[in-house]
Amino acid sequence: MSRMPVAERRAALIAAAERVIVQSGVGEASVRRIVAEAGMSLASFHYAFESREALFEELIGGVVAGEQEALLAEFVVGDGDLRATVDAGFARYLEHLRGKPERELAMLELTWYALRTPEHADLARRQYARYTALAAALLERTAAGLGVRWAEPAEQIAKLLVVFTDGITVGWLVHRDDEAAAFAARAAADTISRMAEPR
Amino acid sequence: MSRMPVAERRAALIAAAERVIVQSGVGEASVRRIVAEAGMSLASFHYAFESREALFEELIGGVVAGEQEALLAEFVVGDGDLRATVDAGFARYLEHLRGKPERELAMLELTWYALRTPEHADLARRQYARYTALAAALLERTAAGLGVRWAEPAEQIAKLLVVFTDGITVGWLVHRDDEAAAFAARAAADTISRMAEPR
DNA sequence: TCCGAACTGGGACGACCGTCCCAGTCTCGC
DNA sequence: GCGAGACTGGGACGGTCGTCCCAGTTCGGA
Repeated sequence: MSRMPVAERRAALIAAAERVIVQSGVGEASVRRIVAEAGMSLASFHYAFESREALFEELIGGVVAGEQEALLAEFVVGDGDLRATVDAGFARYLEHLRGKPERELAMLELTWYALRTPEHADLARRQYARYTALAAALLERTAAGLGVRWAEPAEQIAKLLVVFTDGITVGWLVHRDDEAAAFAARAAADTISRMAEPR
Repeated sequence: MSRMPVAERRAALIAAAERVIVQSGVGEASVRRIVAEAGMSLASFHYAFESREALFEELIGGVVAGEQEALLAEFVVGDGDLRATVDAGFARYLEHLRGKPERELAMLELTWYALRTPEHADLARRQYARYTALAAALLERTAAGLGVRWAEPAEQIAKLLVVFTDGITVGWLVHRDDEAAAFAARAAADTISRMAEPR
């Protein structure tokens, strides 16, 4: 492996680790497996990171940010009514999920991993705080675009949105049943859109 | 360790494995750790089970059955209206979750473990089919007790119930926010109870 | 009572793990 | 051009892993 500044190497290792986790799971993401994926030597790893844990810590934070960006770019406020807009949002997420199921599988796996490690438990919390913030931003944008306002605190509805999304994700990952997922998504959209009132 | 017929030993090992997984996660459930928990010697394990995988296969099926029974026993059809009954059902589940959070985390972890192992993927599906059947039974019983009927196929609503429950579980496990979980539970109960019509 | 089968504990195997060390190589500023 | 420091590759450490073997012990049926 040619020379490479530390920052770049760290990024490359994190990306490699992410690929390994998405493909084969957290349990398979050993240091050796990660450096093999990155095409580096074993020693390079501990030159860039103090420990395996240190990489995981950065990984969890960073990976969510990427996820966030990808999802945020896809969503647009439609021109129909609120119900149809939220419905379309869920449909778009389902499409994303169907396209990269291993990725969402890995995201949840990382959550379990973080929850199991006491010193990383707040990493999971931060991970979800990001999701919630993303959801809140989407809700705000949607409400503003359609001239309505939320009857409940936006943060609470945002958390609800995340909860619904998680449930739908878990369900689909297990059953791979598009129809059931769409049904759940419609029900969730119905519930959420009912929480707005005209401004 | 004294003598013990194979069947009994298998059961003891599965129980020990379950305790280890609940306490420390699937990743920590090595053969050595399990036999230590069971108070046996290492060789006894491979006398009772062909491999570690073989134990996990039995474990996943059995553990869900226990979970099922525990939850089923708790639920009762109240004498209020449907909305209140479903709400109370969720509240009861939340109580159960608050009481044994590691257990529900372990359930999700086991599902993910099964999903990651191609030859066990249908174990996860069967696990969730049981959940769905349990949910369907609860819904039927509730509807019968309150003199209403479901406007959608019971199976579909049952799946929705599982989806909501999963989402709420994940959310609470991450945030440990009782209020947010209760809010989500109320929203879910609202959605589901809206799917019934008088008979 | 004794014999064969069921069952036990201890130890060993090769493989993989995370981490570390160190001699060498390259690159940059002077 | 050269020295110092950034960076590399290979190999080694102690530890845990799943699995297996085997010499013993214990028990039920003859």
